[in-house]
Amino acid sequence: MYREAIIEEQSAEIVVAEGGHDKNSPTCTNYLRSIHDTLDIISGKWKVTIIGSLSFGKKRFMELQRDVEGIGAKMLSKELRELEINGLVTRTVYNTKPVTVEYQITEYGKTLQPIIFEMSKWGTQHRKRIMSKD
Amino acid sequence: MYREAIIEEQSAEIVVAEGGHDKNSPTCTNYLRSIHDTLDIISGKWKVTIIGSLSFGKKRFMELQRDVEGIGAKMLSKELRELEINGLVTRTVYNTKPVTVEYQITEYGKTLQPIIFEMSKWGTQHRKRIMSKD
DNA sequence: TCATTAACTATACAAAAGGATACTACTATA
DNA sequence: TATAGTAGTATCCTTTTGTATAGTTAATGA
Repeated sequence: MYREAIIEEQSAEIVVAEGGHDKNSPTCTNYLRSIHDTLDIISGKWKVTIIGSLSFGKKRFMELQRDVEGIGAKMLSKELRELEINGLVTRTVYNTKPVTVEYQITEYGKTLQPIIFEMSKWGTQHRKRIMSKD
Repeated sequence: MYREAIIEEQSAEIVVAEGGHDKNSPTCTNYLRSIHDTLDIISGKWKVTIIGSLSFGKKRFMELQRDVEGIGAKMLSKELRELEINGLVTRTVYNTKPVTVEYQITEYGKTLQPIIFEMSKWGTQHRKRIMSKD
């Protein structure tokens, strides 16, 4: 059971350059470095979607493969391994026959949710825009 | 001249599954589809950083290459071309000698800023965490 | 005269990411 | 007995990404 995601207008405002003077300031450099650090962890075609899926509860390998449209078993297991190494998900093996493996998002993994939530919001709007265009 | 980015606590709260019942609900499916749509536009190693850089004001090719650490000219021009096609940046050529080319974020491109801002925030925290660990 | 800058493109190549298919071990079900 | 499901791995192949080097045009600076 889950509750619907609560969508509120975002209050964080990003105020950036209007003129062209301090474009290469330390602020800009730090901003970009932080983005780079984040991309090192979640870039690629699949990781964000996997974490997004696990935000709805723990899942097994096959459930994830069904959720993450288009991913193959090889990629899925590779991506999950990397997410585990970075402490974003946990992997639990139950010795049932056949084995059951459960993947779960960690508390640290949950700190990525604001990013993912913004991505989902943007994607929804983008789809509307594209649809109404042609 | 720019003003410092105003960082406020984010109020949007993401409430997702606690139990394990409706994990494959339409809500989850729609959420993941939207993420997928967004990734189609901004995934890869460079696009987010490029847009992040352009958020600080319009820039020329070489300025961007200096900003986006590690990118080569070929990749940069390829990525800029794709961003232009998707209506996220504009490219203006001035017939000075030698030519000047300016890249600027569009209004639509600016709608990506909340995502990028969250990424920057997370990257900053992540770096702190990694640093304090070892 | 020579080097340098700007904003690229062309070419060749290497490395990483991703995809398709087959296969494993084991059990349950038809 | 045959099939399907679970959670993958192994292998091979293609595509994408990235790197390095050279070349273009015209102007400026030493």
